[in-house]
Amino acid sequence: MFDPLCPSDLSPIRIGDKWAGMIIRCLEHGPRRFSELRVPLRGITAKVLTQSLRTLERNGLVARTAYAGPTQRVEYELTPLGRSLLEPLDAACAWASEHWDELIDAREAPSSFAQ
Amino acid sequence: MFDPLCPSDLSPIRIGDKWAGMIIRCLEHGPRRFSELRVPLRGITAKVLTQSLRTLERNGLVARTAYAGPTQRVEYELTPLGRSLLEPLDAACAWASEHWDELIDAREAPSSFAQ
DNA sequence: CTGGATCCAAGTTGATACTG
DNA sequence: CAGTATCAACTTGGATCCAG
Repeated sequence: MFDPLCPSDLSPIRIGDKWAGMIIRCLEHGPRRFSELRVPLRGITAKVLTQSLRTLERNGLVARTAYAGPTQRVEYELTPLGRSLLEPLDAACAWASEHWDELIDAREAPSSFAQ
Repeated sequence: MFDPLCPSDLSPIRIGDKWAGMIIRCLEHGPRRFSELRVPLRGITAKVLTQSLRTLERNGLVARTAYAGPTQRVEYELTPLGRSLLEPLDAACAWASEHWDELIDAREAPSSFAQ
């Protein structure tokens, strides 16, 4: 699912920390709960997800809303600023998929420094 | 000069490692020598510049040409692939300068977690 | 001039266990 | 459910010294 962004660090373009780009993608179509975010981001730990979300929040890209109730519930959603990031993010993804094969070729070619 | 890109890590958008984006900007208008690159990139050490350039070269974004002679001379220039990166890079810069104030505001505002 | 080698401080990521 | 605390591992960037 998140291959187009930072599959194996092939794309030189990065948004925030390791997971920030993917988190923003997850929030693209509306608010998501903490647990919902963990599903597509297989492998992320609670701590790291929290950390990434806190950074995004501090930078004004994501808003956090806690709902009191029998079971705790917290939702995250993109702020207008965060949503505006989708444009350059799309541009980055477009570039990556457009030059995908060139990137792979470059990696494969030892070109001048073998090994 | 390089304020628009990664001034004080304000922009969440990054190209490659810490210096890669700036190096690409330096090569935008033609080949540059190793020493020429060190001028605008105040503070970069030879090792780190070499390291960044090697990574860019390995990824097929930059080409290295060495000229034998009385004094050693090496030139770096963008490959077509590297040049194509200028588009998303411009998009990123445009976004950053457009939302500059919002980014600063977000940082300044303690909003919910003071201190 | 253009780096390579070495060492090191600092930041990042993650595994694991625990909490209101 | 939504985190926090702690510790370990890895990665980065840089300082310094040295070399073709």
